[in-house]
Amino acid sequence: MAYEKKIPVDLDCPLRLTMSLIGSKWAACILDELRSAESMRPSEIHRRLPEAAPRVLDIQLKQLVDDGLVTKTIYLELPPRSEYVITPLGLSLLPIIDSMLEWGREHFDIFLTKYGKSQP
Amino acid sequence: MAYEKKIPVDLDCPLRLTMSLIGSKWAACILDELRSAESMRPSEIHRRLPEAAPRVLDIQLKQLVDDGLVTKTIYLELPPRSEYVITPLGLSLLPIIDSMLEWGREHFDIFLTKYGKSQP
DNA sequence: TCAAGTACCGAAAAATTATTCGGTATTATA
DNA sequence: TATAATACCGAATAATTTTTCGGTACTTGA
Repeated sequence: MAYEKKIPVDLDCPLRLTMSLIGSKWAACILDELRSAESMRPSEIHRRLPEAAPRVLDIQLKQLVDDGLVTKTIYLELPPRSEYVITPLGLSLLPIIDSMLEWGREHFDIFLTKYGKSQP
Repeated sequence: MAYEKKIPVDLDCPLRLTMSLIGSKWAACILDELRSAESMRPSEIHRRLPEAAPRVLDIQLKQLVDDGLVTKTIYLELPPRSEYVITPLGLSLLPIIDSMLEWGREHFDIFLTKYGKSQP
């Protein structure tokens, strides 16, 4: 019960409703990755997003499934296998994610000079 | 120092860069409100977003100014007066905010049945 | 004089999110 | 017989965000 959304989605404002679905640190990134294949196994998602703690990806994936943006299929095999696929509802968010990607790429330099660290 | 961004913006990924600017609870809402007038006084912003704690709006506004999405003009008058105006950079985010608004309105009903409380 | 409005700010608490760590269980490979 | 890979999960901790509370300071209107 520790990792369930306290306020599942914000129904008071359409903007915050959308935000509460894709506004977490990795949700939009996961959706962005999922589109690059028919389906994706969790280990692959972990590989593609190495900066995220594996645990948080598990939690976010569960959230995405709960919200209906992604489906999960568990194959009763050994070794275990499961696959995630983006749903039509999740697909309908991709234009938003695309525009955020584009905006970020376009304005990257502003924030690099503004906030970029001098010595890495 | 308590209310400064620890990780100011996320420069590793364009998606999370954009997110770190408009992904907080009220930032996108403030930008959305600011466009409905030439300029806006803080008291008006507070009136328009009564669900937000006044303090958090102050903090978010400061953040938006720091990030260059909004300008603040202080008039040395009594009683004090200041005004916020959205910058061209902030304006360039409005298409994203619009698409999130539209998505939220369009899919509101799904989440109302899914997560809406039975008795208010 | 008292109350309300204007625009802030700091400190602390509460709430939420993210991360780390360790653990389960099975198979395949060295 | 180890070791790694697969896919998870719980608990505790850390980090961050949001909220609450109280305070400053001045003016206007009742």
